[in-house]
Amino acid sequence: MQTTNTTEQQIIEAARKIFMHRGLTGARMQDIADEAGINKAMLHYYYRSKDKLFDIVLTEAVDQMLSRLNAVFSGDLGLEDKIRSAVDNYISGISENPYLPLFVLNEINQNPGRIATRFLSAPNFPNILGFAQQLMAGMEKGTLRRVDPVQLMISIISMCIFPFVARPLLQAVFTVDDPGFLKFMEDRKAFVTEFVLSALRP
Amino acid sequence: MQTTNTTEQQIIEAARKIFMHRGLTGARMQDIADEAGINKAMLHYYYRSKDKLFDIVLTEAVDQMLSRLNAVFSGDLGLEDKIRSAVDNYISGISENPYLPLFVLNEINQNPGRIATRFLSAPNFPNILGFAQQLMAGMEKGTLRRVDPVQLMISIISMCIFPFVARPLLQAVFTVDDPGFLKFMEDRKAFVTEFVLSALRP
DNA sequence: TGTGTCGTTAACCAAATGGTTAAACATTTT
DNA sequence: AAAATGTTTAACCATTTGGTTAACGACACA
Repeated sequence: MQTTNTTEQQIIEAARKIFMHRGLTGARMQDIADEAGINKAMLHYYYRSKDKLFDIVLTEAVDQMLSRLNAVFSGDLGLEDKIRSAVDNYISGISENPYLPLFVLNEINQNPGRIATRFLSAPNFPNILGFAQQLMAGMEKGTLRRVDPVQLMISIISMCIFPFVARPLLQAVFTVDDPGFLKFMEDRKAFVTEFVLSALRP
Repeated sequence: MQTTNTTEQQIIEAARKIFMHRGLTGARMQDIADEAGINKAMLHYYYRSKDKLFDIVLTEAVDQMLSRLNAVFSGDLGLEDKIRSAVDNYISGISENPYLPLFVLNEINQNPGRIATRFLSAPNFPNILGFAQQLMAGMEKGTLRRVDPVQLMISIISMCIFPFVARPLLQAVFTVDDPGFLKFMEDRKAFVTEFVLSALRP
């Protein structure tokens, strides 16, 4: 995400932008070169092939996605604060990069094999258990309704990410314009938090 | 969705399959012809261009998506039963066609303008208001916690659809295999229903 | 100053791809 | 049965696209 202007990085930035918007098959090497303001041959000089370049962008994006996901469920806060800050951070984070989720989801579905490799790099899914145990504890004590922790986690993630992924469809169905959508997502932070906490009350 | 074997329909079926899996830019006319077991020229004979053929498939898919969405919130049931059957039907429906949501979401994001046209056909989003009013009534009476109806509706949709869209990622993160995922979605029907109803208790 | 390395470009290439055509084949019409 | 109409195919075409190449220029360093 740095903005140094060495050619190498200009290329990655351009590739990120083009691939994110158009996907692997939709992106043209020439578009990336144009976006970076350089000759097409440079792309191959630095990154051999379209696939190699794409791999870099996708890996980076998956990591970003996973680390965000990870951030949601880690930390030392109590459950309530943790959920509150998780939802808040997640929605804010994606707002800054709204194409990221659909890009990752789509490309991974297109080639699920690719994800296997990605998991070897970076310490990805550690704190999930922590959150689960925190939940279990509350449920034992009786302060929380009994729910499947995985179902809950996926529900929280769903409620945060899905609206971004379905944005044009939702805006059309509920006749919302762009500013309206942003406000909607801002309001959504509080809604999801209260919704989840309320659903967890025994 | 019929299985008549006129060439015209064989083509549509093949196109549906290929476009759904690979998207507009990823799909090759030759692949569609092969899938249909006919000569490539037939595609153009019946449907002029790739774009025209794609439009048909996408329109059909969007309609399917919207009518499903619509079915969720219509009907004469009481709120609790409505939510229960909605979640149930939605998850079952998508299970039969798991690629549909990501396909629609992705292609609409790729070309949001396209959706405008789609909305002219078919009576799409009528009963949304009905559900909203049903909610408002309950909130007035005090039998339901006060929530924004749109936020709620989108949350229900999110929880039903998102897991399918993010399937490979979720299976990797939570280390779930294919049968495990199907069981997960089956269990999810009850989870989401109870989760929502629980969240709505005042 | 000359030589070698690295970065950059224009021109080029082969394969892939959407689309066309002309002729063969089948079916219906008269 | 022959003419007309509709369906199907192999061969072809123009363009696009990922990738290569050969030459040029800049900078270091001997």
